[in-house]
Amino acid sequence: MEEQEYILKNADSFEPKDIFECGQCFRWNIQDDGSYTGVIKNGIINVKKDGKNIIFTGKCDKDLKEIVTYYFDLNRNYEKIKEQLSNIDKYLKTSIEYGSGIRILNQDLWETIISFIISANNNIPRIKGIIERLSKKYGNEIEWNGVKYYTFPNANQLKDVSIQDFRNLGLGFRDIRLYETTQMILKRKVDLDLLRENPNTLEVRDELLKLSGVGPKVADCILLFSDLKRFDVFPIDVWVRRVMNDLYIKKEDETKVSKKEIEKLAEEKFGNLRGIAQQYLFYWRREN
DNA sequence: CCACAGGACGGCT
DNA sequence: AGCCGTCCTGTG
Repeated sequence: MEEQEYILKNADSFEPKDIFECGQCFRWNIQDDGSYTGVIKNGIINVKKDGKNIIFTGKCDKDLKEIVTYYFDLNRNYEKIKEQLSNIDKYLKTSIEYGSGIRILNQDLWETIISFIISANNNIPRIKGIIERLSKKYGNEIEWNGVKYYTFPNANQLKDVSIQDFRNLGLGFRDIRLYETTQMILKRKVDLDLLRENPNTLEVRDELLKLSGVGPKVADCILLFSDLKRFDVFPIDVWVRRVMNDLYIKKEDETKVSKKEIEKLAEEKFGNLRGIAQQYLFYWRREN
């Protein structure tokens, strides 16, 4: 564990607020100076934007530059992606201008699965609170600049946690889902390493759906926001349903719009980049 | 006190 | 296959 710094110069498509507050992650918190601090695997990282430069500082057990290059997907050309998507229609163009600093993260698969099971029927402040308590109780403590941080507990660290223990953390009815999914992954009923190797998104999705607490929306979020990194998915929650109805479908009652209809439209319009398109539309609609 | 917000799941048609 | 009530907690 050592103190490190890495400066990304003249960064395109990198705005900490857009990245951390577009709903894809739960462990980043804004600091007094406007920077964000979060936990990536066993490292504590701070991200500060200084003009066109991004300053990463952190305390981690591997090379900081490698960690953030992977996590923030820095080798992907978002300028090109945004140009491609902006050409589709004026609505997408507007939403991309609004969230132009978004990057889709490569988050740890296990952490993403558990986090999005917790997200079901839940709001972001509460999700963050639950994950914080879970990490504090079962993760590893790391101190940095006088502040204590906690790594996200791995499956082994949750092995002996009971349904009641989960309930006591404030998980509500999600307690049993967390318990069952942890046991299933430990027993390799679903093998996370095999998922990463499988290029067939629909097959991986079917595997994820076997996990307790993972339905269609959560599965798509896991595929998009984890290191599975699939863009050919389209997570549909109430906000996406709202924005897709307002812009394209225009029914009087948005709750009457079927998932199938939205999925078909998204695939036709946005193609294999529909996951990224979804994120710009979602963020734009939520914040406006 | 009640209404509402947020997805998975199981029972029903 | 699609519809709908229930699950829990925080907010207004």
